Amino acid sequence: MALTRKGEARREALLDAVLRVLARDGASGVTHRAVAAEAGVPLSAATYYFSSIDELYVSALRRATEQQLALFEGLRGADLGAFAAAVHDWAHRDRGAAIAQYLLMFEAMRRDALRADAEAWYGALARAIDPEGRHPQRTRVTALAVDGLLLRMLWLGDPATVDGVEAALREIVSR
Amino acid sequence: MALTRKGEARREALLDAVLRVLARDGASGVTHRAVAAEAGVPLSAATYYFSSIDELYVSALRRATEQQLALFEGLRGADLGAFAAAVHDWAHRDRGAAIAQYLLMFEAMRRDALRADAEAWYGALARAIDPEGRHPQRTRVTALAVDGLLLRMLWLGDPATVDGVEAALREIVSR
DNA sequence: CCTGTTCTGGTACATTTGTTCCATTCTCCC
DNA sequence: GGGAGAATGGAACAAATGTACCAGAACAGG
Repeated sequence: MALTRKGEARREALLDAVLRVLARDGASGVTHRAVAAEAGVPLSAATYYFSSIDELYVSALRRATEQQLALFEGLRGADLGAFAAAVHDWAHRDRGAAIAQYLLMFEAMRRDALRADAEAWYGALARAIDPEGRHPQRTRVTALAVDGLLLRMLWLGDPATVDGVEAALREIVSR
Repeated sequence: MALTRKGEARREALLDAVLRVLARDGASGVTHRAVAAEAGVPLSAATYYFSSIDELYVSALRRATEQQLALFEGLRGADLGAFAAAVHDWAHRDRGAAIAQYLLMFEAMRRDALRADAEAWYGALARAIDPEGRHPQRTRVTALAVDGLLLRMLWLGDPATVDGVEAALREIVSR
């Protein structure tokens, strides 16, 4: 049952492929065949490494969320410029991961197993904004606004530049 | 091609059924058969009134968003309590419509035809908060936070009570 | 080098799904 | 009330999809 080095790489390639398919074709486009083709592996590889399509899908969502969580941890106490750059890249460069992260939230509505991941994300966002937890009330509101901003960037592509993101963040925190 | 009175009712019943299926089984659960069964009509009715599954799905998303938009228009200038009650009902009672509204945003990422609907929604939210457009900057941030709050309610079910929602809204606007 | 395990890639099959078809019934309007 | 168009519901079919299977190749550990 243990995975070979090469096997592990293939597994990761499949998970990455899910994110690309997700960004290109949406959730309904995530099929065994589409993901396998995107990853450049035969169909049976997708069923070999993941017992079901659901496990493949959820594993990819989880992975994207964990990566996002790590990024937030790295932003604890960062200045606004660094925060803006990270947020910009996330919504525009790692679009697939960003979409996956929000789709995980949607799944969490109906799956208890994903609730913990969803809450962890909210917690990490709050900690990135206020590492010491000194202003819980103010942080709550700021986190909500940042969340709204992330969505707006994903859906409308606006703001599109790092400077635009920084300006929007400044507006949020300056009040 | 004109619709009978009864035919129109059946069409609406199908669109309503889509929202219920959406809330129960997620987007992937929206199939001709599932929706027809939920609406209590034969399978062929779903294909008779909608030329494709995609048209059925998108029509339902659009309808939910339009209803939401109308609700926002009715809230222009309303006090915080009324706003809180409306928001609460939307996220907890009309859950299906709320989910549909956000899924429309997701679809808008890849479909230009839905962009206008997504932007109209943002506009309506802003107008509900600041009918006269007197404080554009302040309104932008408030709208982002309210959007974040709506999502949080959908995903985590928190805040769950009207009072809780009102408190959260008060926190948002009081700064 | 040998042996048991992991991996490969191709095939096959049952199910689900979207869509079409059609004979019959119902509705609306003149 | 009669006729044209709309609606009904059941059946059928092709395509897509999830999953199981398997004979052979690659690999890891002793």
